[in-house]
Amino acid sequence: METPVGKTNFIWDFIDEDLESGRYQSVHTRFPPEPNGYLHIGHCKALAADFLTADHYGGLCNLRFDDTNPAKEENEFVEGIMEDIRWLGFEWKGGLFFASQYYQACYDIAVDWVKRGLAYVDEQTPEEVRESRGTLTEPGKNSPYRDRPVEESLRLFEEMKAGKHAEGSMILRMKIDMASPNMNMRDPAMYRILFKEHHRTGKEWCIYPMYDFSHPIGDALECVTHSLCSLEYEDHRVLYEWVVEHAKDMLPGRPRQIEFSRLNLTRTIMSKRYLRMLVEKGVVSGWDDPRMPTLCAMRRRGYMPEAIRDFVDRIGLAKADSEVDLALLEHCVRESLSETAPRAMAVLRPLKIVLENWPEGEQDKLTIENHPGHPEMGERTITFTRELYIEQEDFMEVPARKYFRLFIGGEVRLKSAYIIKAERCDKDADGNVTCVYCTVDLSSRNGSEGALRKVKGTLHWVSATQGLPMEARVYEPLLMEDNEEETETKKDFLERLNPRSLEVCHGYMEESLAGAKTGDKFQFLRMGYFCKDPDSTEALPVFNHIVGLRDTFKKVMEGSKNG
RNA sequence: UGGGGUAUCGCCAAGCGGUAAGGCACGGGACUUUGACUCCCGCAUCGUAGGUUCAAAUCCUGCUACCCCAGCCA
Repeated sequence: METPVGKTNFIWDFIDEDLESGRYQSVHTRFPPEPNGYLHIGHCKALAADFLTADHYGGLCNLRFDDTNPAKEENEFVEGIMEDIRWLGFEWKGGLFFASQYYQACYDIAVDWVKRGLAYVDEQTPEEVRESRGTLTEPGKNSPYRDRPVEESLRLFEEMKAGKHAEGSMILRMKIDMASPNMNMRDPAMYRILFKEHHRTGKEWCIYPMYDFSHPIGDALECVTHSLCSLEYEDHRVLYEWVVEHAKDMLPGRPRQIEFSRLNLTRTIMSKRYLRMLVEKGVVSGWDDPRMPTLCAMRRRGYMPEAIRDFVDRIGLAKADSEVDLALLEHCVRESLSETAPRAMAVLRPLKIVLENWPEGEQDKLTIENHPGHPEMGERTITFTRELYIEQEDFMEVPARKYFRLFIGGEVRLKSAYIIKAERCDKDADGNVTCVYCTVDLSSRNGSEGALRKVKGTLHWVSATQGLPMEARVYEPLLMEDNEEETETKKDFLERLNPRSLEVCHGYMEESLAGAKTGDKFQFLRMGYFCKDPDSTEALPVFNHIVGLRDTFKKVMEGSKNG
């Protein structure tokens, strides 16, 4: 468990004050997702805020599904969300709850309010409600039903519950202040009629409470002390307090809402609405498509929960709107992978090499350590043969400036093997190199005296005869192309998706990888980190790209092009 | 003069009157059987204009910019 020793945040400052002043004796939080989609990386900030705050104070955190809108919610999502939270390593020690458990409690409070004149049934049409709400700068107007007799509202509300009225024909509203400068206080809706089957309560109810009414009640019923939420609820806070205050006789707790800024990542879509669109339009294979910013996708791609936790820990918790650089997330993933992932050789975009002075059919078994920094991770043997594959980008017929790799007349070391020199190459009609003929320095075998001399480049390789075919799926870690203009339409959104977000490479891997298991992670030298995917429909091993290495080579190449 | 918020390095973010932490990114160097990793070094006077003070990013005043709110969504 992370112990944010020496690290604090403004929320904990508030809580410290609350504890000192005696407003609360202990701390209880809750994580309240709506089960209308899978969790994405953005949710991790709230997850950490809720669960780690409880831990920090020795308190508990509840998991409560905010399922008050049966039109959008499904059981699939509640299962998925729980799996993702467990995977991240958080435990809802405070218990598992559903807002739908409180439907009766909410109803009882609503009836009480009607009786006390704090709520009324409004029969205006949705359009009339909107019009009478006023605008940001003009006050709203009272509904003609606002001062109807209590008995009438009570009767109508009971009839609503009994299913005697059509959807949209009436709602129950709080009676607060239609002239409030805060739009949320202009008689907010408490209940609407919805003849939808709820994923948990079925057809038991046909009226459903609104967030502003149900959420504070859920918090208070669970004796949550600190209800942490994102900035957009800031001006709902007075309403939250109004609800708690006016229902206090029926509620055991007095929660306090505190807001913080949500997580945005550069070039990453965080809106469930858009993510859902990608899934429904078949742009991606599902919520766990490795290109998605969802937790299940990151899990499948090979991200580790510790890396994500580390990331969330580093971004901090504050109130300023922010957009965190994706590079930080990738750094965290890379950092934990570099310690634990064994190194391995695989060639993603193969180019054949023939060693003309290596005897046909002769094999040399070479020993390679699994991790240069961790000898305890052991070693393995790899077969060296006359024909090999190297990466296409590791050969240039004519070298660019500062090119450290193979070119005609140049020497290069093959990792843990021999030093070779390129003599000539074959090209196809389009001028693409198809095969490079080389000579080996037979005296340069790894570990021998002759291997000690310096050569400027070292390349990874796979035996053409002993290596195994594999498929590497190289995912761009992002879903959006950079775009200066803020295009906001849905079609524009789909067009802005990175078209090169997925490249399927048919390559070769060293023979020792034959035993790799689903979820195993490796650093393919110079190519980045990869994870064995469960999906192997073609009987070919599939490796998902997790994250690339920092690649200063690209900058060198760009620099040499430009001058 | 609608209300509610936020402004500290390219991106996050500490700081809470005593003279600007840290991370990512970036630049330079060392090392290197993969231009990675690792290791050194460098990198801000705090949105703006005034004021208070011996002393202000921190207090006060006025500006400016950006975000959120007009769902019978959450």
